[in-house]
Amino acid sequence: MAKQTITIYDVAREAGVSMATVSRVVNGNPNVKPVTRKKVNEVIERLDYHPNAVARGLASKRSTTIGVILPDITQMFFASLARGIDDIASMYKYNIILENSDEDVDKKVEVLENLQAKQVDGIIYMGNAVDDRLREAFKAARTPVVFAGSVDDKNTLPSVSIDNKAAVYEAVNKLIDNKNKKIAFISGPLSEPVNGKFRLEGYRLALSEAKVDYDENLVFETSNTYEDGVKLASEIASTTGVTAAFVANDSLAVGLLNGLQDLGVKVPEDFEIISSNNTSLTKMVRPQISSIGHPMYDTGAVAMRLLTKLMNKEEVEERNITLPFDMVFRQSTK
Amino acid sequence: MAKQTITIYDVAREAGVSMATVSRVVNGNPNVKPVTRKKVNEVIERLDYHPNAVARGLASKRSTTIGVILPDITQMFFASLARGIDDIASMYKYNIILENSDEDVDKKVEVLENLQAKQVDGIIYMGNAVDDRLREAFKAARTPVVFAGSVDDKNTLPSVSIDNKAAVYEAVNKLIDNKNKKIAFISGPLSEPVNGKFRLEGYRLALSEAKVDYDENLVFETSNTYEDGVKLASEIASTTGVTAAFVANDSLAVGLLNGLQDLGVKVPEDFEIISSNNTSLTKMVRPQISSIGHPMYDTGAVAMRLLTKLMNKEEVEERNITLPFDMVFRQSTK
DNA sequence: TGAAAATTTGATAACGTATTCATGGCAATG
DNA sequence: CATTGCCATGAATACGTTATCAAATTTTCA
Repeated sequence: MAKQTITIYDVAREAGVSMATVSRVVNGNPNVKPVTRKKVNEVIERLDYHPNAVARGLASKRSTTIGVILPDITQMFFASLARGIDDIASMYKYNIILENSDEDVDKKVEVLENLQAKQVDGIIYMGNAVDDRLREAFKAARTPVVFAGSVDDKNTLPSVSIDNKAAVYEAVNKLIDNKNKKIAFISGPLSEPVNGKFRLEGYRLALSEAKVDYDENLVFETSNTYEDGVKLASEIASTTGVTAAFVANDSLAVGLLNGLQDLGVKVPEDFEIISSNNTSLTKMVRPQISSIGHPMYDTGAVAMRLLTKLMNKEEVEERNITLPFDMVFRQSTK
Repeated sequence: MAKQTITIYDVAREAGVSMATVSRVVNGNPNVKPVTRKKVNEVIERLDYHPNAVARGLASKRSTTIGVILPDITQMFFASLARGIDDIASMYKYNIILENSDEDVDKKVEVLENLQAKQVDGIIYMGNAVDDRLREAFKAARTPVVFAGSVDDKNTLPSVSIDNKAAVYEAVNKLIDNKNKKIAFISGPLSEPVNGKFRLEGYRLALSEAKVDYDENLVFETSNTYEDGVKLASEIASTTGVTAAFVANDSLAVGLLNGLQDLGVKVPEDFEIISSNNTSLTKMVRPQISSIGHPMYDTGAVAMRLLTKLMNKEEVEERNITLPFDMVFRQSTK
């Protein structure tokens, strides 16, 4: 009963054909007479033959596996993207190798080499900071790479994301419309282009259009965690005149919200908040948080679809895809 | 400049040794003279040689890849487990292929076959319902399988989890101590052993020890979503006499909490809640929710460690590992 | 110093598939 | 009926490694 691995060769023998023919049947090659195809398929069924994907990969140089590099799968934003990726990937019969990078450059490069060794057919990269070393490694890679949820600010690589500048611009405009004079910008590391470049640009644009001077004391750089949001609350509360904030991450926003409320600040009466991403968190807290609706699942799905095209060497009309976002207003804004 | 793949053969030629020796160096085989090792390593460095993992897998029949099957990566519970798994996996140089099963039996079986074809060295299974067909497939698999976060109720497969019965027993005891007479049991599908068997047993044990009759009208079966928690609130509120609930999932508990509060029910004054898992959600809502502290990350990590042992055919003292849990009391209980 | 033992090394055969190229058969064509 | 051309098939090889076993080299020790 020792499960002897049965190979294409066994099938060939049983069916009285050559292994080449079996291979053709398995791969759906049309050049095989219906009769033989049927015969081979019966044997395959009877022997319960399953092609060995590793041998296949070696022979064909394609692994039907793609690599997904992300900072941390426990962050809802990335998990949602990953889910979108996986659904489309399995639709196209690809598997996903997941790698948590913790936004650590050395780890990213290591992980990338690892993925290459495993002969992945393509890579989806999520994360914000793109170090030059990594960018070079991506370019040198024999395999296509797609950015999901962020763009390479040098814009040299395919990507799928929303227009973060426009989104923040809208959000801040809303806060301006609500008569807020001093509006804080709160985000993770400004070294990450999505924060330090795109979002901040949207923020500044909205301010300047409203003839409000940009004040860098209103820009708060922190991490994306709930805890840091809570901590930040007292600092925000003691900054005179600030009555609203754009917060670049939902967890962070929830932390700030709770922290402020614990200090007796009333939201939205005394302070308005708009966050980014519109994860389920925004609906779970009270007051519910207004947020930029980021199509997370779709971003992953579209990125994966784009990757299939690139892997297939199809012509692609646009390598940098911008998905629409929407604004979801809830109780944290007036 | 066309990146010609360089093989072990190139290295051998350059270094003036046989490919066997190069292979030995690469794999850290001690039977190679330090001088040759040095020479080979220099060539490897110079040519920037990277072993092809696929060819390696074919020759050695080991892929240094493991499969992870889980219901849905966007659920925090599973994401946390996955993170623990991945960290230990990469510590042992394994990669992870992720598969979302959506708790669909057909999909699970398909996914399992897929993983086998890819020659994974081991599998970690998360999820609650274990269908007979799947169990048989697991047993027939040539590769070890470890359950993480749940146990096969037939107890035939290795697993890592907490003692859910004891945990719920403690939770319900707390509610009993707080003078609650009618305590609801709210969970996802009772067909899943973790709910219908272990947790329910803990609930019933606590009740019977307190000489409280078991009332099946107090057992609510739903899904694990926030939305269903909200919906359930009115039903709970209209069930006369119920003043507390054990809720098997944090999202569900948050939904219930918000739903009840929207109906004017005061928590914990009028109604007490203890949830399970103690994910970050429990701290983000107000009042914060008391919860069973489930060591999610550790469960994943330990499961992966156990799997490495099994893959390595090491002797394992205990195939069914029970991790300790703790009770975290917050404002949703008196 | 010489033989035996231990250590290093190399040649070669798997691993299980895809692919190329040659060939045989058969239908269509004149 | 002979010829052309196409379709279906098979033989052989490549993919890049690991693993086995024998050969070569070095070390040990009497």
